[in-house]
Amino acid sequence: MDTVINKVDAKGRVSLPADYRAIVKELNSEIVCYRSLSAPCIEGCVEDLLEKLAAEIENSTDFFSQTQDDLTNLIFGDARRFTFDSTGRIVLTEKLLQHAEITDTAVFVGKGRKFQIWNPQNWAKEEARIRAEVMKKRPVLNTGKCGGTN
Amino acid sequence: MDTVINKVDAKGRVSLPADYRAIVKELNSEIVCYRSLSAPCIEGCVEDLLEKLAAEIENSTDFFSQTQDDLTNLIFGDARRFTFDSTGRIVLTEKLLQHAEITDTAVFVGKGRKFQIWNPQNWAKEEARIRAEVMKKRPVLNTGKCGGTN
DNA sequence: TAAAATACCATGATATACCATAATTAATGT
DNA sequence: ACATTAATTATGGTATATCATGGTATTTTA
Repeated sequence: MDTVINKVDAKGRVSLPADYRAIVKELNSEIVCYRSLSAPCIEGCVEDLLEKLAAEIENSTDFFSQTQDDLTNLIFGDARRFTFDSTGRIVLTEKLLQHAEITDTAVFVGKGRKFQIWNPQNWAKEEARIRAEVMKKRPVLNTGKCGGTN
Repeated sequence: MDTVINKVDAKGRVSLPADYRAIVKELNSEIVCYRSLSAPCIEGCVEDLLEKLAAEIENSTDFFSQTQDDLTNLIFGDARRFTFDSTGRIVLTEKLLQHAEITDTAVFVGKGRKFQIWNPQNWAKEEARIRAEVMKKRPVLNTGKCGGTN
């Protein structure tokens, strides 16, 4: 999954990248989106992944624990299923768009089993930050034979 | 899933969100509501879940404890079935509305297998509280696959 | 029989599904 | 390797269906 940039129209409609659609179709599941907890972006995944997470929460905490209550509220309260129409678009809600500061353009970033949707400028900054972070943590690579320029 | 905000009229009528109705219809079951034990809100679920809930209470608290009896009594004493009319509305009782401090607007908050109905302002505060709380406890979450920092 | 609760009807708003065109990517042949 | 064609994908616009909500009629019950 690479990063693709798509337009968002006045109604919040965006084309879900074809690659993503293919996966969703194959699993014949549905997309779920929610506000990321860690960044100003929308996060999405396939529905069953969310259910697994819920199951994990239920198993890892006491049924009546405050934490479990909080987590289920946060996750299921925020998340929503998004079905795409015959042309492959979903309509993002105002809440999600605001959280990600998206107006007319959005960047889809693959993240393994999930993906994120960013405001292009914010993503550019974030990507730069990540690059810097990686370089700092792995100075070894710069001298080695493997990841170099050649 | 999701949070939707609906109006409550003078008679206590509220539209049960369409998604919820779809589920109830599919399971051809009915909605049960009761005063939440942990927060100033109304809690609801599909009828058969309430029985499972009772079982979970028995498992998660000491079998001989008074607490368990109290919990089951509280919930079952309070719970009531709510059928929705042809337009998809239920009428909430005065008791429930007062407990949740709801007058003319209500927020439905998805909670996985259950849902909650809140006074909008109270929910806003609660959501803020939860987000803050979760951020504090973040390390625990990072082991999961969906919703972590990454 | 009066009051309350419930079921039904009608309308406006909103969101969804569909169609048509533009742009991009992939494929083909020269 | 390039140009041309074909196929897929993205986007703008419009029609349709669904949903929420105010109001009214009918049933229940006290």
